[in-house]
This record gives sequence, C-alpha cells and structure tokens, in this order.
Amino acid sequence: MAVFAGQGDARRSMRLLWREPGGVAGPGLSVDVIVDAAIAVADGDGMAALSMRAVGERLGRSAMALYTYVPSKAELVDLMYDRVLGELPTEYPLDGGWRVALRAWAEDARVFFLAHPWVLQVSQARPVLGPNEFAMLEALLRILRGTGLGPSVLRGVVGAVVQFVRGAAGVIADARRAARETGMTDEEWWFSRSEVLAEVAVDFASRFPLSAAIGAEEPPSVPGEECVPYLERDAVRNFAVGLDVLLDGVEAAVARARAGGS
Amino acid sequence: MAVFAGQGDARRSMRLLWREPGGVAGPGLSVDVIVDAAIAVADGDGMAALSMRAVGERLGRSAMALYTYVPSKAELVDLMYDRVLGELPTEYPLDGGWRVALRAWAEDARVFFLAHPWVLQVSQARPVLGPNEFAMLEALLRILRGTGLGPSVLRGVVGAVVQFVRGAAGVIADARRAARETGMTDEEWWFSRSEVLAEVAVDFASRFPLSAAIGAEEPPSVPGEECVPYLERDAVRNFAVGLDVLLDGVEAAVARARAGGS
DNA sequence: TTGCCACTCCTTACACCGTAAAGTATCGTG
DNA sequence: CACGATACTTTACGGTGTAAGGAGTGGCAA
Repeated sequence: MAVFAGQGDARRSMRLLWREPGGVAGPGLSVDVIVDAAIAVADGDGMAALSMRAVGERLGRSAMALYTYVPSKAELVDLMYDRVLGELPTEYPLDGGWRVALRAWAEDARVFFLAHPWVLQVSQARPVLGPNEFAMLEALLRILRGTGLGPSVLRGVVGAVVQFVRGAAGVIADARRAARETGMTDEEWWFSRSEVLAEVAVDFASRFPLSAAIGAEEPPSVPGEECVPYLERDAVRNFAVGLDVLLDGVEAAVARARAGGS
Repeated sequence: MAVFAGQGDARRSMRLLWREPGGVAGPGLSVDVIVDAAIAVADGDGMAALSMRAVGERLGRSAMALYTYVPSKAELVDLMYDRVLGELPTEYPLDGGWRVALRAWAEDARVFFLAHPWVLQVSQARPVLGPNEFAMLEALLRILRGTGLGPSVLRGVVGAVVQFVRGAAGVIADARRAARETGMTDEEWWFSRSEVLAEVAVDFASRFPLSAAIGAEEPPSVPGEECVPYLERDAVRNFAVGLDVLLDGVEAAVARARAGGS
C-alpha cells in the first residue's frame, strides 16, 4: 500500500477534524477554545485579520502557544471551516416538495455565508472532508433524493446550486467588506465612481449601449428594502431572481428524469 | 456637489483604466510593461506570489520603482484584471440561437479563468469599471438581447451564469493550485485522504448514507478524458451538467417572458 | 556655463506575517 | 530528589506593502 508524502499530516488533521468535541475544560488552552477564538477573529475582522498572533492575543497567549495544539494556520482554518459549517440547518421538511426545501436551503446558506464571509475564502478543491461538510452535502442530497435524478445529474445540480449561492453571497460579502475598509457607503462609492466614469469615458453610452441601458433601468423598489445599501440590495434581488431561474432548470431536469431514464 | 473621500484616487485610477494603451515605448518603465509583467507573474506563480518586489525584479528594477507609475498594489491588480479581460471574445453569432451562444460564452469564460486563475480572486463587489469589464457584460447582454427578458430577470440571469462559471472554474483552479503546491496529484491526495477517513470515521456510511452512495457511484468514463486528473475531471463533468441545468432554467424564463409580460 | 527643477529610480526603514529553534517554568512520576 | 514531559515564551528569519528621503539624469532659463 503506497504511502504518499504528507500522509502523516493528513492523519493528524483528520483526527482533529473528527475528534469528539468537548473534553475537560481546564485552565489551559485546547483545540476547541483556539478554534472558537479564531472564528471570533475572522467573524469580527475578516479573514485578512486572522493571524496566529491575533488569535493568541485574544486568548492571552503568544502566537506560538497555539502550535502546541494545532499544526499550522492552514489546519486551523480547516478546523474553523468545519466547525462553523455545523451552524447550517440539516433538516428540511419535504412536505412542500423539493423545490420549497431547496429554496429554503439556499436562503439559509446565503444567510450563513454572510454571517461568516471568510468561509467563502476557504479553498473548495481538496475539500476539508470534515463531518459538518458531509452533513451539509447530506442535507442537500436528502432534499433531492426523491426527484429521481441520476448520480451524474445530481452532482451537477448540487454543484450548480452551491456555486451559485457561494458566488452570490460572495458579492454581497465583498461589498460589505469594501464598505467597512474604505469607510465609504455603496451609494457614495457608486456616485463618485460613475461621475468619474462619465468624465473619463465620454463615449461610454455609444460603446456599451446595452450596459448603459440596463444600468440606467431602475427597477421599482420593494417596500422595506429602502434601507439596504445600494449594491447589496441589487445583489439580493439578483440572488432571488437567479435562484428561481436555477430552480426552473432543476425542475426541467427532474421532469426529464421522471419521463425517461437518467 | 459632494466630494467623497478617495475621489481623487478614484479619478487617477479610472484615468489609468481608460487611458489609450501604447504610447512611446522608451527604455524606461511604463504602466503597460508593469501590468504585463505583473500578469506574467500571476499567471506563472499565482496571486500569492504577486508582490511588488517580484514584479520589479522581473523588470530589473526595485519594487519602489513601480510606484512612479502605479499608485498601489490594489490599483495594479485592477489594471491587470481589466487588461486580461480583454482576451475574452466578445462576438458570438446568434445563428444557432441564444442558447448556443451562451453556452459558447460559458465555455470560453471557463477556459479563460483557468488560463488566469488569479482573476477569480479579484473582488467582485465594487467592480473595477474598466472598459474590458464592460465589454464582457456587453457581450453577454448582446447574446440575451433577443430573448425578451425584462431588465430585472436579465440581471438575475447574467449574475447566475457568471457566478456559476466563476465558481466552477474556481474549483478546478484550486485543484490545480493544490496539486502544484503540495506536489501531490489529485489521485494520490484522494486515495490517502479516503484511507484515513475510513479509519477515523468508522461510522461514515451509516452517518452519511447518501454521500457515501454518491461518492461510490462511478460514472462511466468518456473516451479521451482518462488523462485528466481525478478531481478536475469530475469538476469538468459537473460544469457541463450544471450549465445545462442552468440554461434550462434560462429557457423557462425566456418562454415565460415571451408568453406573458415581464 | 551655471543653477535649478522635474523625473526616475534607489536604499532604508517600519510594522506586520507564519513559524523554526531554543529557552523557561511547572508538574507528575520513578 | 531527579528526570522527563508539557505548556508556553522569547527570539529570529525571510517575506510582505509602502512611507521617506536620497541620488542621478536631462531639459531649460538666466
């Protein structure tokens, strides 16, 4: 049986991921409190502010103290990722059909990603393979189980929904981060930029007529959303519309699967 | 007319973005050669390796020499982003209908993102607002112009397609980056991880039955793709399937728009 | 010719990062 | 009481973006 480079590290990190949480809470550090502190740092100040020194400081220790419990920053991020994924609901009633449940999942996931935007910056390939990542996949598969979709289409659908939700949430998360880092609201930013744009690109409307038209087209505002920042409001609307489109596509695939074979 | 913080910087960077390319090619540096060198660094060694020192070194200058031409690293990345977006095709014949054209666009975009994976790490919110970014949007809008979709749905569709392609390409790009950085092929990685997983999570199949089933289900291989790495092959298949599902959804929206109003 | 200024580009420096290496204090056990 | 393990610290190295200031060069007015 071949042994590959890094397998020893793989075993250590997988053990950390699948370890029973809790244990005796003593005066010293533990993996749990370190992961919690790291999540608090990332939630509060963003992934860019997540440093070993910052986590250590929050715990009243030096940065190097963490290395007694966690092999490296990369493994710490993996642990943070899987731990926080545990906040996602996993049970969705299918009384209203898969479409209602899938929409609810997407909405929950969007809210979750916005509560922990740093999660979107954790690499997708070479997944962490922790228990809560599988719990999330399992929830999606339970929702789609009754549709009769074959494994191949099922994978494609799950991937498309996850990509879409991650991407749409990422836009909103980026907008919020930008607002915080620049101290400039979306409105201020957009206003000043479009003023400069009109000045710098004088032939804009003729070079990009369709973009200019769709940019100018202001959709009627929905009651209650006036207070949401400009770009974020647009992004939330786009999320709802795009999700509907995507679900229509899933519905077509389901109908096809029920009519014929896979 | 209110003046917001950073507007002066905004004017400078917009001027850089929309400036006519070229100019006299002298012995000294220029914005163009700096942006080209930076793109070469990012293409070759990834976004993480893009440092002002690395770009300067490639040009035989110090890092600080770049600051004569470019205000900061952030602006440089914006310039790289818009410059490289110019590689995307913008004309898609509509002879075969919008669906064929949109599929072609998605395929081109996927290839483009894989050629320049660092583009996926450029923030989406607060867009760069450069000419080539608008050219890309314009190309998408031209493809979808004849569908009769209203502006709101149009925005949602464009967003959903872009998010999907970015997300799917991102998974593949991450997989390649991981393979390069760890020196471990996808097969090696997956084999060793799943071995450890079976050992660490003994009740895996009973805790996550659907995930276990879909993981075990091996789809029939398509001729010619045997040489593609494991995870990447899966990702490409998922891309094709997911794109079809998404396009089915767009088709439903188009049919609805043609039948009734909005 | 001389003096000056603008333009390029350089060196130095600072505060931050992840983490390797080595030192110290405390404690359970032989 | 000695010893080794454990928990934690300090120090250090090579990396980052970029502010500050200096050096060399060329054009131009006096």
